[in-house]
Amino acid sequence: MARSELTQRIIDRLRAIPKGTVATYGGIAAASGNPRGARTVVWVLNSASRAEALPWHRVVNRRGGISLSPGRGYELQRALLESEGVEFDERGRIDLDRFGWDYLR
DNA sequence: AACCTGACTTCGG
DNA sequence: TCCGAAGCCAGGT
Repeated sequence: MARSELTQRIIDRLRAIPKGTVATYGGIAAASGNPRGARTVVWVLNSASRAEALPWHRVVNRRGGISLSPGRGYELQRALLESEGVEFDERGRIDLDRFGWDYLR
């Protein structure tokens, strides 16, 4: 299966997210060339996170929250992030100013 | 080619 | 800040 240019770039960006930091779906998409490709990032995570050994747990939504619902990955993702030092507030959200990786700089 | 699926995002109320 | 509607994207059917 030939991967689109956007898909390949997204994979490269995902691999570059440093341990202990998080990136947003839209941020990864923007840094990969298409600011509106957030949903493509989701697609990539669902179709190649295992085969490409991607750090899928380091991707959160724009509000710094985990998008996976409880019972379908939320607990695991949160545990993995906390084990890397990422902190969650009482509302279950991450302060992107502290842990968000600014891959654009 | 039309239609559907997602771990999304922005906008308006 | 919360909610729904609408927009967007690649790949699969």
